[in-house]
Amino acid sequence: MRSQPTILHLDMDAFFAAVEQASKPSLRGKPVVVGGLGPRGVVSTASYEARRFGVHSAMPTAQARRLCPNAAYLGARFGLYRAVSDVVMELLHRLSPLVEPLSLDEAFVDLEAGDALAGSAGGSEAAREVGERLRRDIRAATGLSGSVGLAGSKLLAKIASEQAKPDGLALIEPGTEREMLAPRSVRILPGVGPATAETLRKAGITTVGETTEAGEAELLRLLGKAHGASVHAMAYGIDDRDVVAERDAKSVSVEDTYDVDLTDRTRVRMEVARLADRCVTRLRAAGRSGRTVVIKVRSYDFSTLTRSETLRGPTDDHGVIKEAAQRLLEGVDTTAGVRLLGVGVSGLADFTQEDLFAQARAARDEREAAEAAEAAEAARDEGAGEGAVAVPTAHEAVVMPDRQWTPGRDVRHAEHGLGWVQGSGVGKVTVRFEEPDSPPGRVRTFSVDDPALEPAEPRMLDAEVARALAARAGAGWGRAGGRSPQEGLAGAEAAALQRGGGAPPRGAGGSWGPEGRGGQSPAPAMRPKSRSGTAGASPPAGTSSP
DNA sequence: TCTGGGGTCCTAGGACCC
DNA sequence: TCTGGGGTCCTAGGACCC
Repeated sequence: MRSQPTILHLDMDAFFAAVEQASKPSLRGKPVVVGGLGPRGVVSTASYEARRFGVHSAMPTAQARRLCPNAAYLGARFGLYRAVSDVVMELLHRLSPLVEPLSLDEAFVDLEAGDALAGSAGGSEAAREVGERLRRDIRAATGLSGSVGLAGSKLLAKIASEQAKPDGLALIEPGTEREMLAPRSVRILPGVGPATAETLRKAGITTVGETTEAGEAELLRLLGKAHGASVHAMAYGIDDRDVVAERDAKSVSVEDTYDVDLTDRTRVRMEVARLADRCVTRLRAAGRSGRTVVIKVRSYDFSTLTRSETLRGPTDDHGVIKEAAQRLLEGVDTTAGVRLLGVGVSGLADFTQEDLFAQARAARDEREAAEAAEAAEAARDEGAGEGAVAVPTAHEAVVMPDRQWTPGRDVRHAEHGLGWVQGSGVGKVTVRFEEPDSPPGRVRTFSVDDPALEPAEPRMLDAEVARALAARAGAGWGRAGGRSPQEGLAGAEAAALQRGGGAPPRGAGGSWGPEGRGGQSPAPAMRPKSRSGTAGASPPAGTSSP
């Protein structure tokens, strides 16, 4: 708790949707929904125009389509969002070295640790000026709006930015938090979700004020030790958590929901193997290894179970982790059908256990790769009958150009130039030909296998931003930020953001648009470690009652 | 046309050890 | 061979967040 509002929380407004609008002139001012486009997709972000129709995050996309049939429904392009996020985070670092990213579009900044307030007494007006200048800088650099909250703690800064949305700034004057919080719903407290709110409601508690009146003993009884204590502290506006810059990821996981429930055991085994591979690839890209392997199985009825196994030591070996995942699967009955499978690794370490069998391992890896390819072939042949989507083998993925015309994707036509996929179906793909700083463009329709049409790298925003992104990529800024080469692609992406810039080769690891089965994204490149935390969600620790 | 994907933290019981 | 008891590890599940 500080006596001056020197903790800043930035939350970008409808981030994914706003990036899409910035890159697609015809969508500005229109309802845009970014999310999963398959039959089981959910909404990631809805633009404010779409929210007016009742569309919101986590809503099934099918439901969103009913509420707002005229919105543009686009697949997520995480590579692009990450590139834009990097620009925003860089602006935050100019305020202070102490920046704690919570996600691509959200971060805390400790202004006391930087010199943004230097020369001022660090009072409210100075903090407000810093916040407003930041918002202007973000708009200038990205064309996007962000909301800023300023307060003497993370808790209040986050509540303030929520209050400020959209496109605003709010400052909670230290000393006024209790009266500000008292009449509000308990749901504004981070960590109080539907379940906690319901428990409290049954006890007659719906506002923050009623929470303080209930007393700590009652809250501990209702919510348990840790949660009860944290809710009690937060209700008084007490939060002593520091802004923490670097956080190592504690687990890595990968999961897929299938458009159609899987019943065939062979297919289930094959999917688990694929997921294990993807998981390990990301683990290795992050330079980590792990000890505990966990699989996740969600059944047709949405019931979910996990099974885990802890190895003798940490590993980043594809074969070892795949075998563990397969072993765990053998103990799970999947005959009724599964809608989701996942594989994860936790107990992460920065090193790999040295072992004497590296060669044997490598040989086995190769053998298994061959087996997996074979299994994939078999499953494809088999899956064709049940309406399953073909799974490309690794070989095909490299050799064949990606010709999946997911809505939102950038494309290039030999004759008509640059545009993006507006929709596709029945052998046709509709493209709108426009660029971030062109006027809204025209729509044309082609055959999906029109040789003149090809995927293109994402484009966004004006030339100045593109230059900034490219320059930084060239200077290796991303790497300094903790990004390993494998995590890469920000550089290639940024370069491609330059208008007229040549498209970089589409190589392994490219992740610039949703693709693959069911409109899901490919395994996204690893985020920098500092991006992996959700510290904002954790309740304040070590607090005491007033 | 029900319900993504990537995470974090907490709880609780049993095993095991001293 | 009648119960202690604390600490740590492992496993499974659940709430929550973006």
